[in-house]
Amino acid sequence: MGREKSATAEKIIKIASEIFAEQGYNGAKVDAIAKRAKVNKATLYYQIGDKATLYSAVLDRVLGQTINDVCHAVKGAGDPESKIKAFIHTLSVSSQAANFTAPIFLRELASGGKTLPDSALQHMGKLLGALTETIQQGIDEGIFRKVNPLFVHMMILGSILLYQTNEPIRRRNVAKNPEIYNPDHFLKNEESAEQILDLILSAIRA
Amino acid sequence: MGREKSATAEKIIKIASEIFAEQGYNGAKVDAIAKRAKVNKATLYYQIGDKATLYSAVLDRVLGQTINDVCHAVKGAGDPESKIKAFIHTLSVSSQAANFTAPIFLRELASGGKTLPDSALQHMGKLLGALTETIQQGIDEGIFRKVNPLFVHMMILGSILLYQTNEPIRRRNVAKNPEIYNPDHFLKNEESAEQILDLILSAIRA
DNA sequence: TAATTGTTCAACCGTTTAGTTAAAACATAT
DNA sequence: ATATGTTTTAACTAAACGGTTGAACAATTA
Repeated sequence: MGREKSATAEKIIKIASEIFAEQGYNGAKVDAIAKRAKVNKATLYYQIGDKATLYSAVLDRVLGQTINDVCHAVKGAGDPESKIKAFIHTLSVSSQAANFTAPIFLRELASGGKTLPDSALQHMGKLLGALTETIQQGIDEGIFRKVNPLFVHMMILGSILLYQTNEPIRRRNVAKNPEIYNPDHFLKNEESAEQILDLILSAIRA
Repeated sequence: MGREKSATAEKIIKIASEIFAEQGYNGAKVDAIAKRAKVNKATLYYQIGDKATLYSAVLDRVLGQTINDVCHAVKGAGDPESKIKAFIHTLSVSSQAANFTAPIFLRELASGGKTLPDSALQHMGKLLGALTETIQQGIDEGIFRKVNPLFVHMMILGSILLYQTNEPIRRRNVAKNPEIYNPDHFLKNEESAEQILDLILSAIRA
């Protein structure tokens, strides 16, 4: 299945991730991607195929990487609380650092995942599975109360994605009326993950 | 400023909300909007103006309505816990019922709100303001612990928007492998709001 | 070295798109 | 009856877009 990709193809997919994240599928123009990747458009079609195929490759790369990071970190942690911490921290860091998970994810949700390839669906399933397992473990051990893992999942994912993607809007808001500036609204990655972790643990602890 | 709109203009904006929600700004075609609204394209341009203006009107309508609903419900409630309950329930119901807040909201976040008109920014500020006030009130009364209201806000908004927009993906997942079906993943509006409320209150109670 | 294969390029093609135009039909009120 | 505002029809434009072509270039093999 996964035949290895040439360096040119990798470069194109990386740049395409940026542009799809910024503009969405319909907003992203093939010419713009080729230009920013510094390859001829025909090269793009030679290496990848059509626009839809390129987008699938981007989804696979972006979602796959982030979710693998998270699942790996969760496996590496011991008790359920540490696993939750690993989940939140890794997701927060990995989805921000030089990759474009959040906007792509949100856009996919907005369109009902109509174009999500099955591989991406499996990735997402893995993510939910990892958290559900952890929470169930915590419930079994008596340290978490009985909660619906799906909603905890939505809460974690939602707050991380929204906090990240909301940043430019908060900045613009402050630029418009500086008197509302509040340092608590501009926490760094690690601090924001800490805030979310604190709220989530309080929400689910027995 | 807000000169009142003709019935035709209202109809166009309503249909446009649907299509922008389904397809995003770039995916939505002016011809398709005119067709579904059963008006001639020339009428659309006569009544509204260009595509960007139409989109602004949609944003104003969709965000404005939902957020007004929420703020109104919060004002009508008494103690902070009731206000939070009103916030969550109203947002959950209003953003789903025959209006298209969630996808439009998520897409705006995904693109960093580049095209958000100032009016929409103010709406969003109102929403955050209403919650922040409520939480501060609860903290002052000693029933909530000291939490960062912004993150509570992201958590509520995030879980509601994600749960809603995630539904088709969950359905598709279950269709692919029916053995994973779980009724807890397909709660009705009111029940899901209840789940979120429960988690949020546990997270912030003193 | 000559032939073969894989890769890149500039130019091009057909379609779709947002937006316009002008004339005519329809509606409403003066 | 006339004037004003609104909608339709249907054709049109100019630009942008996804995708293709054929030739040039580079790497590999014989």
